[in-house]
Amino acid sequence: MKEEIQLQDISMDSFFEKFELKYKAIADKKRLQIMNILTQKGAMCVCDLAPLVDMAQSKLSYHLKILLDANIITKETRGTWSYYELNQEELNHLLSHELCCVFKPTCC
Amino acid sequence: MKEEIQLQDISMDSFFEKFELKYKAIADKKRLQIMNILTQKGAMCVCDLAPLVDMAQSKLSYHLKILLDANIITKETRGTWSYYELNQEELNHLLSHELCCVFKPTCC
DNA sequence: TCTTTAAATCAAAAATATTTGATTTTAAAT
DNA sequence: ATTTAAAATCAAATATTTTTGATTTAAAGA
Repeated sequence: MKEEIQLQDISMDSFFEKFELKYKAIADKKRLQIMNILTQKGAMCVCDLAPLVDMAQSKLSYHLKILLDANIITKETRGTWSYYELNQEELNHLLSHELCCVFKPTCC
Repeated sequence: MKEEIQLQDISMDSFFEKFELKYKAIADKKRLQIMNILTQKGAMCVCDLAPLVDMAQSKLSYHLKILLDANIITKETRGTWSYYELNQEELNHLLSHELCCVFKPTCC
């Protein structure tokens, strides 16, 4: 743990910055909904996801980018499609066990 | 778990709303710093906290209110002083174990 | 090559959140 | 009663985030 999470003074600042980014990404109703759908359906492309979350394409792309930049989802491009998927590993590091359950198909 | 965390349709919406509020509270560098100081020092009043975080009183009150509304800290007023303290219980429900460690004096 | 479809990007508008400084409220001490 | 100190609240100014609609990029198929 210690090698990842620095506890002292100067390093704390960048530590807080990093988690600000990650929690900001999660701290949104629409993005939580996107995450929940990806939990249930696995990898999805933008065009299939858009109607499910009832969002315009550009808006959805915007929110996906925020989750991607925070490493909460991953992206794999095949042809003209981009497939987005939850990054379970990252979520386990961020969320409490009981919340990870909400974003984990096999659990609870 | 099921009685707390609803997984279906309509209920999901208010579930996401609730966690938007909580994660928004945490998703801020300054508020993470406040939380970290409260971890180390225990309960503190605003006037003692202000110089440590280098914030004007009204600004600090604003951020404390956000954390309080999200139930991440608690407040106890004694005389003219208000003492704020981390709500460890709530944090355990929100953050991963390794992150709870950062906000838990006895751990790691 | 031309057309079509998916998805990213962009700039402007709209909505939210934060900061600031002043004022108010409350309780304690003189 | 007055004064002082702590903390909350308020309104206006700033800053940041999100939405919107249009445009661009890139790949695939005709």
